[in-house]
Amino acid sequence: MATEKVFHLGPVRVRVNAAGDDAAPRQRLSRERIVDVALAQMKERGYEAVSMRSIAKDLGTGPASLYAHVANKDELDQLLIDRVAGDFPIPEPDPERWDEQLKQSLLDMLTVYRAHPGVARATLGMIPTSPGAMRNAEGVMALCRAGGIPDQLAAWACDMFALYMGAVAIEEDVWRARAAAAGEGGEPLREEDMVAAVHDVFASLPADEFPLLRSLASVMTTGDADDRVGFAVDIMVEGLKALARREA
Amino acid sequence: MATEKVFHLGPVRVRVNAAGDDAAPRQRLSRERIVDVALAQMKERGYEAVSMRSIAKDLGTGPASLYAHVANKDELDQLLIDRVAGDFPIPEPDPERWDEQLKQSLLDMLTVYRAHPGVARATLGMIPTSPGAMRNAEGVMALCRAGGIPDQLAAWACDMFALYMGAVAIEEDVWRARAAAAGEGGEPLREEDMVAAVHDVFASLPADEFPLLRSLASVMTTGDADDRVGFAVDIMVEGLKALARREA
DNA sequence: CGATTGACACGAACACCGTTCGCTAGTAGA
DNA sequence: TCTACTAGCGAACGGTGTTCGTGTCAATCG
Repeated sequence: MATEKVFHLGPVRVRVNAAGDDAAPRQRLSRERIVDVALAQMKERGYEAVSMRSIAKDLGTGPASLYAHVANKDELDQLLIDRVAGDFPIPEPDPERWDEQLKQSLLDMLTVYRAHPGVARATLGMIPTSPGAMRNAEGVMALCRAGGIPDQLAAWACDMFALYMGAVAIEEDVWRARAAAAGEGGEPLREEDMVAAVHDVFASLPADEFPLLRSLASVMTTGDADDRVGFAVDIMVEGLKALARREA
Repeated sequence: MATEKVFHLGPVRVRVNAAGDDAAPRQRLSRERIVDVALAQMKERGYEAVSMRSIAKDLGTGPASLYAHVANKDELDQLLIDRVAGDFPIPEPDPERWDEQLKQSLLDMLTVYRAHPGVARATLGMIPTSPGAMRNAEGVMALCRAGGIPDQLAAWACDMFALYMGAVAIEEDVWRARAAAAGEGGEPLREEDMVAAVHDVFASLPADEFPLLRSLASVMTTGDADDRVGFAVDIMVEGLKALARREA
């Protein structure tokens, strides 16, 4: 981008070097830079707060400029997922402890999503065909094979795992955004306040209609996100093993 | 809403009954009607295509009128979920077959979501505190108790089930919307075409990096949505039983 | 060297979104 | 009758993703 101004004096065109303002050379746009900025913004403000305009603003340009590098917002979503999925760790399968490795692998997925708040939201309805996601799937299939899980079960489990872990991450992201929004204008909402509020909902249910939920209000609200995810991961892996035994 | 026109003649105000056009009494707005229209539009065009404006248009008014009945779009989402969750069937627990009942209950959830395309999307980040969802949770807890599942495990399983089944429904909704959008301007995209395309992705992966996925391309793409959901439901219930046995 | 072409950059504008504000009309209660 | 409240709703606000048309620059060709 030249920093020149063009003046028309009748049939004469005059170029004047307008070096007075913003003389520093403007850094060229690229997909990399767009993805960098999008990820940084999502980390800070969540998925919904990131728009083509907000990204362009941080890059010192207008939203239309982004379209020279990404076809549309969907493609940007895909690029974000690709970037993040590249961070999923892939363990070397050990047949003696493949199931523990698998559990850890699923938890690691969530850890990576947590390190990139907002990005999980972009996985909705997206076939995980990015290199990183494919590498992860290959790793899960390898772990299952090391554990003697039939291929078809392993394939379907791959699907389930990706969907569930993505859903957990999405839900956490949405909750974080809601807590931040609710806290605006005052103290940010704390997790224990939200848990207490949910507990009150359960405890206030009519006993004739909801005898279990009402009497189990504390049980329903016991356990943090890690407890629940750890439990769900246990269920999925133990369930997979049970189904494999059933088929053998 | 009176069908009158007011004319100002200097200091004089004249009311004229404008019965000539649209003389039929206008039906009063209500939450019920707003929810009805929103559900109908979502069924036809998907979640993203339904806005306050589109709903208002079908009701023969402007978007601002809706705010006399619903606080905002979030509240409308909540009302939609409430409406749909009311349809979840609640079985009478039979200790001899509680697990089959539980599986069927989960599948029934998906069936209800499928009858209301788009609505699952509104469950994202929503505490399922609507009467319908609470009734469903009570039903799940009752089934688990009939099966001797420890309360804490049952409570966490409730969470997991709701999240996973909602995620499946959302993903199906998103896919349906994508297929419809991709088919615009020509033949709608058929499922087998999409499966073939995904198969090609797997089959085209580099063999050195993705030996399993590449050789198992057919396995990865075998099975329709019901196969995969049935499998996942099996995993979750069998996994829950395995964890309960482990704790006993 | 000048002309042409392709890629990048980007302002203006389009069509849409959720929501608020201010005003009018109708109804119920004092 | 007057007052207060509720419902209805147009205009406008501040935002979204995207397209169109124009200008600039660099590379290539004649």
